[in-house]
Amino acid sequence: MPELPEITVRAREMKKELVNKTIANIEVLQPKCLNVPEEVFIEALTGAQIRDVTHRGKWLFVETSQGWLLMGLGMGGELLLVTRDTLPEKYRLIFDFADGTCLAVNFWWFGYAHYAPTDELDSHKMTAKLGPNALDLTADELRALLKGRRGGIKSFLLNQARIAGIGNFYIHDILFRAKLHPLRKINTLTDDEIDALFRAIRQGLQPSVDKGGAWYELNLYGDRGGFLREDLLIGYTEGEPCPTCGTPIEKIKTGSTSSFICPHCQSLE
DNA sequence: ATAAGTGTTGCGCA
DNA sequence: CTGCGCAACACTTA
Repeated sequence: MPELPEITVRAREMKKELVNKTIANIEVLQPKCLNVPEEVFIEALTGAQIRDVTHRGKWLFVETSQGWLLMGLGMGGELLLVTRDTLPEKYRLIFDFADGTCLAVNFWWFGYAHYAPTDELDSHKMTAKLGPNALDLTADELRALLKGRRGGIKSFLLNQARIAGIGNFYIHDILFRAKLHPLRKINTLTDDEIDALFRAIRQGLQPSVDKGGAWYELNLYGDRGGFLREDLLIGYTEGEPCPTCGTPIEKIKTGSTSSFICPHCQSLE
């Protein structure tokens, strides 16, 4: 599930470790995660030198001397910097580097490893339509994005084309901090509530970036993140008292995803 | 042991 | 534009 904090940290680690490495060999065990035929993918990136690693939302952008490697990890993906002697049990894709290290990529449910030529990044539809990173957004930009929208606030925040990086894990605490019910209609939000939402997005994501991502995800070195269950305010704490008012936290269905809310602090009116 | 639930995304449909 | 249900099919938990 990696969401923005995990991907931010992963991009940072990859930039530190992988820049200047040369891809000597590529092994694809799950061709269906590619956007081009396996032979094309291997041909395109073999011999490439890694120049930079950045991210937008939940997507990693690996810039190489021979084009872009774009990765979306889906739910629960892992990227591990290992050697052929320390490979994890399961992986879908391996990039062997000229120095003997390798990057093992594993997807739990659904992930993508896509290729785009250097000057054709815009042609990659899945990343071209991503909105601004949730943590790069300004309060004015958020106000502008919300203007004229009619839907529920939760589906807006989860829509990567509007704001990139928020998923169905950190969103529970973000909405709680903003005191907004997930199904609250955007056109009923007051200016104060939008300001509160802006602050809540930062407060909900930044601590996890600082702590290296969520505890259930492994970083590039195989270690768990330092953002722990107790760092969550109400997410995944069904039945426990709300830290503000003591009302038991409820788990409710909101469309096709679940939400954790304090029914008192986040009333729909 | 079987089954439901899950952090994602794009798509077609109403 | 919006929400909804589905499909991709791994792994944990009840």
